[in-house]
Amino acid sequence: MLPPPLPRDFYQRPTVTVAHNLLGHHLIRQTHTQTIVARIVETEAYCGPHDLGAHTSGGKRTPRNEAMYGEKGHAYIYLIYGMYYCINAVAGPVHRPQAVLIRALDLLSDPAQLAPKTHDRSGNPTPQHTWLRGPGKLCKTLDIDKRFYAADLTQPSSLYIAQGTQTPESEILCTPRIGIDYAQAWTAIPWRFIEKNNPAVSGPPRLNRAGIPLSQLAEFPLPTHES
DNA sequence: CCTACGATTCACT
DNA sequence: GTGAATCGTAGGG
Repeated sequence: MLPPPLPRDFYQRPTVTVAHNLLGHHLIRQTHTQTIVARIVETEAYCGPHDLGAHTSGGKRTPRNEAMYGEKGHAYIYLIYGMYYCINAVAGPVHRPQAVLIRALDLLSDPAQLAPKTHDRSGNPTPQHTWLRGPGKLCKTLDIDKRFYAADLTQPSSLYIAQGTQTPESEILCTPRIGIDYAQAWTAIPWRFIEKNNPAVSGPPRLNRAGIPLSQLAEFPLPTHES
């Protein structure tokens, strides 16, 4: 018996709220032979069209980002650097093209199902906490690609998000988002959310240690207008 | 048609 | 810290 999916209205709230409230819930990937369950431990909010870091900044609408203009709770998946897929949950107020990037997972189900046969330089197997660490790696490891473009994550299926135990706010840190150095004033906004002291979280340790408590997030004013 | 580049990862200095 | 891998997509001619 698997946990129920998070309902549609979970996603129909401010995207920043959805991003940190997703921490602790479960991404579930099922194939005909196995069910993989992993806790969401790192997310980022992308709040177009104002947010210059978002693929929908400026209201840009193309075949690639079309899913973000659709119903909340569906998957927005894109290919990055020609070799990795990333998965988002579409979120936010109606008619706002926004989404939450899922950046890292902490495996709950049997590790034997996923154990990679890769080894490091010294011949040691790669540690389990790295298998789902990073947005590109988690999709690679879980075999998530464009097949799931715009898939409904609120329906039990081969890919969905289920209710877990939401991470307590006291265990959440906020940092700037990774990989958007071009986003000008939006680069510094702490819309990346991580579980404190969880080795499954990606990103430079220095950045993670510099994270601020979720309680301080409101103190960050947003960029008003592009100068 | 052609070109530039990215919400990344990993090997290497 | 630096650079390469690798290709769909967007945007311009």
